[in-house]
Parts: sequence; structure tokens; C-alpha cells
Amino acid sequence: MVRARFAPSPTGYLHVGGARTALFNWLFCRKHGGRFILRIEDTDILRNIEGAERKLLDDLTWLGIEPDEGPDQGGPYGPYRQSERRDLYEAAVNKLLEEGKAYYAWDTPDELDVLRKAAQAEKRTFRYPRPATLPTKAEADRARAEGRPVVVRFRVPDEPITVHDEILGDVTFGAGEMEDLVIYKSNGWPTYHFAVVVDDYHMQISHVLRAQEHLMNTPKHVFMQRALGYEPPKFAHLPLVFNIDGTKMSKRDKHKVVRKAAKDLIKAGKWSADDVARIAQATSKAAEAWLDKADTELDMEQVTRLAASAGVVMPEIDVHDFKLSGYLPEALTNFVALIGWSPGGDREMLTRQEMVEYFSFDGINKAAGRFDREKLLAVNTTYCAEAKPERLLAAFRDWAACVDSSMKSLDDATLSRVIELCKGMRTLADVVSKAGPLFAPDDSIVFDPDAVTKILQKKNGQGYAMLEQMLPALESISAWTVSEIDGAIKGLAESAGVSMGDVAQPLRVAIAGRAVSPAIAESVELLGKEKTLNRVRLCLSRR
RNA sequence: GCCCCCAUCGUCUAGAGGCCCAGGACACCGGCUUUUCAAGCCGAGAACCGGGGUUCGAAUCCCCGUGGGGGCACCA
Repeated sequence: MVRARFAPSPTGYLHVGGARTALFNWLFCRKHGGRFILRIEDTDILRNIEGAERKLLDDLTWLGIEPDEGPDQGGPYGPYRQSERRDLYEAAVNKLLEEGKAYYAWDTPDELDVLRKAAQAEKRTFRYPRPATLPTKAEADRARAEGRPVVVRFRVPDEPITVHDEILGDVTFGAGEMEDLVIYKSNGWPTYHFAVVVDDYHMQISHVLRAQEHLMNTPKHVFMQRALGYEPPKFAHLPLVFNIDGTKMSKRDKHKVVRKAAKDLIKAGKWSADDVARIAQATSKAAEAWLDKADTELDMEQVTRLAASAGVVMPEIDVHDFKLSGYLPEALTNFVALIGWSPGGDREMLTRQEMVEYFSFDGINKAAGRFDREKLLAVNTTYCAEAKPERLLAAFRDWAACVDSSMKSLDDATLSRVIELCKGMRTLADVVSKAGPLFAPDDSIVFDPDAVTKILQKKNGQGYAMLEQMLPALESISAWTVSEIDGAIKGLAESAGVSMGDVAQPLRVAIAGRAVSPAIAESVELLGKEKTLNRVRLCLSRR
């Protein structure tokens, strides 16, 4: 029975890299009729973020990667949060302690730091110096009573080890290359390394698919599995995903972009450091530290405020970011599946079913891949073009609710019509950026100065002249239909001896405020007679 | 510094010794279409990191070099 798991820690939104790991685990399970387990790795109580687990779960749901077992759905091997399985870790660590396979240690962080620095000065690789005779429990208790931080370290066997990876093949590590790692912290919680080993065993995990950054952890885990008498699962380490420039995709990228924008504005004299603090709603000290490259000084909400105010778009990093940008979950998953995996041949656009069908470790690459946003956009464009109208409508509603777009209040019929008129869209957000003004109040239309000069004022105000002539033509239309409106526009172009563009573009600027909108006759029809005439008059009055 | 992994167009990749003077997709460039934007259509350019082997034959196998990346926490 195949049982694979995705095990995120609740520190924020789901990262796209994590989403790919989750997807591969899910695909692997579906392919082999196995069970996909979600386990929350929350052993670092300080790093856990309130509400993060919910966000993680919601993002997975949005992507269509539903666990078979997990905190929400339960299952026979629960609980599915590590914080609720402490007795298991305790029993395991006691066993190792009793057998002399693990031992107590109580060096302070400062003491360890001194040892590390000394090793570094001698150009030696630091490894924790295992004491010749292992401390007794009584000694550990005494140290604890004295206020020393008592941890438990795993006694790593002094022998080479070869672990087999389903993707990479055999990987060998020499004897003595790993130090005796901490498996129990002084605060009484197990470390990640220990909890994974214990949980994977108790949850009967058969395959561990995880990012390649964990490769070096594998021998440690296998040594522990042997020490505990567990049969190690099979391992498959997935290639990493980087930014297009080869850097790591991290939330730092967001800070970077916003910081640069803020600094540029300061340099241009438009902002001051105080403005940064005020806009972010942070202390001036925090703002200054942040400007000086301390990412941790401002949180994401504060940075988001700065980005909005500075008018910069932050790079999408988390699944939620892509959702907000208007990507379809099926497009995102298809795109992300193709980084580090190939279904073989020329196949590229795949349904989830096809992905399951073609999925295999053979198709997984060893080399790291890069996340090409241009390609994602192209994939999304294709998905938008091929999606059924109902799907697009549902996806748009989902998105509009998420970003709180004013267009979310439109009825289904109108919305479907608008979406249809926006075909060729690259993201759901394009619908709003293209057709949004048609649904805004007449007096909220902002005229794009460029469009005004280029289209209305040019050639001695020919655009305005066309609008003046358009007014009676539109007024006389009794049946407000696309064909009538189209006829009116064509008629005017012909009688005035100008091109269609010379008539349509001024009208477009009048009703939308800029040179872009859906097809003109359709836009006008959608707007309605009254509003159209109102907007044309309004535009002329601002001449 | 030590350990580990990797290496085909700018990017994602196909390719499991002859089917490859290397195929697809995105991007780019040129053109078409056109009442805007986007979309669409047609076309062009673009890669086997270097050096040694093995073999009748190497993008494919081996070695070395170079380059890129990851890991070296009481974080996961």
C-alpha cells in the first residue's frame, strides 16, 4: 500500500514550491491507488503562526490537492498534528536513551558557539564532540536543576551509509560525516528530524517525496530508523525550483521589490523615511531597519501597504499570491508539474487525470528548474481560452470574492457576457482591467491623459468632433442592440469619410476613459443607452 | 572550508548508443489579421559546458576539469 505525505509547517501561506511537492505526492498516490496524508509539522512552537494551518489547507483545496487523511478529514493514524503526538516521541526517545543510542547534553548556545568558532579558526569542520562516557539520567537531572538547557542527542553510528533514492540512485555518505544531532530540544519538544522519523513510521509512510534540500538529512533519518528498528521508507528527492534568475524563490523577493521602490521614492524626494513608517503603520525604528535591509522588521501586511502605496506589484511567491493575481488553479498546477517533471514526448497541457496516468519517477528530472512567469502566463491564457463558460464564471466569482472586486455583485448573465467579451484574457484580473470601467459610476471615470491627446485632441480635435456627431446617431437608436450600435458607428465613419478607428476610439475613450475596452459596440450595448449618452456628454464637457 | 547533488536552445523540456547536422512549448525577432488591448495565424533564429576515453558509431556509457545548486541549527 502506497502511503505518501506532505508535511508543511504552519508558518504562513503555501509556497509554490511546497505546492509542487504536495502535487507530486498526490499524483504518486493516485497513480498507485495509495493514500495521500497531510501532516502538520508544528514542533517549533515559536515559529507557528496563528491561522497558517487554515491557509495551508485552503490553498491545497483550491489547487484540488485534497488529502485522504489529515487534520480536517482525520484517519486511522491520527492525530495529524505533531503537537498532538508528543507521547509517541517521548516513548521513542526514551527507548534510544535506555539503549545508549542517544544521550543527554547540556551545552549552552554560547558554549557551542565558541566550539564552532574555534573549529572554524582551525579550518576544521565542526562536529559535536561526543563525550567518552555518556552522562547518566541523574546527571542530566542535576544539570537541569541547575538551569542548564538539557537536550538529547542521537548517537550517529561511525560507519558509512548508502541510501537509495528513487530519482537520484544510490548516494553514499562517509563515516563520521554527520555529527550527533539534537533530537530533543531543551524545551521538551522533539526536533523535526526526530518527529519525522517517528511519525513516518507510525503513519506507515511508504514513500517520502520531498525537495532535494532534504537529501543531506536522509542518512541521519535512516540511521535513526535503524536504531529504532523501523523499516525505512523509500525516498525520492525532487529537484528544486528557483526564480528565473536562479535565486531562491522566497518572501524576501517581495521585501526586495518594495524596498527598492521605497528607496527610489525617497531618492526622488517623494517620500521620507517617516512616510514609510506612517504608510506601513510601523514604528520609525522598524521602518528604518527595514529600509536598511532587515526583512524581519516589517511584516507582510505592512510591506503590502507600502507596495500598494508605491504602486509596485510584488512578485508572486505563495499559491495565494497567484490566486490573487487571477490564475486558474488548474493552470498553476499544470505549469508547476512541468518543472522537474515531464510526462514524456511533446505532452504539455494535461488534465489532472492525464498527469496521474503519466506520472512516474522516471520522468522526474535531477536538475533544478526555474519558475518562468512568462510561461505560466501563457499556460494560464490557454486554460482561460479553453475553459468552459461555466468554469470561467465560477473561477471569476471565486477570484472576485477573494480580491473583493466590485464586479462580484454582477448577475450571472451579465458576468458571463462580460467574460465572453474578454476572451483572450491572460488572467481573470484582465476582465476587470479591461471591462471594469463599464461597471463603475459614470462620474468615477478617469480620463487617461495619453488617450485624450492621442485620440480626442489630435487632428484639431477630430475625436471630439466625432463624438458630437455620434451623439444624435446614438440617440436615434430605438432598439439598443449590438447590430444597431455597430451600424451607427459604421454609418458615421462612412459619412464622415474616416476610418472605423477614428470613430470607435473616441467613443471608447468617452465611455471607458482610455484606449482599451472590450469590442466597442458590445461595450456600448452593455453600458446601456442612458449611461453611454451620459458619458459621451460628460467627456465633451471636459473638452 | 567540508559533504552531497546536478549539467540539451534565454526558460521548461523530448531524447534511455545509430531513428538527432537534436524535436516541442514559452520568450524573442519578422510578417499577417485588426475599431483598442489581449488573443489568434504564418515564418525565422536559437542548445547537446570543456577535455579525455569506451565503441564501427555517443547528447546518450566511464573518468577528469569547469560551472551551477543544496546541506553543514535546540528551523523545518
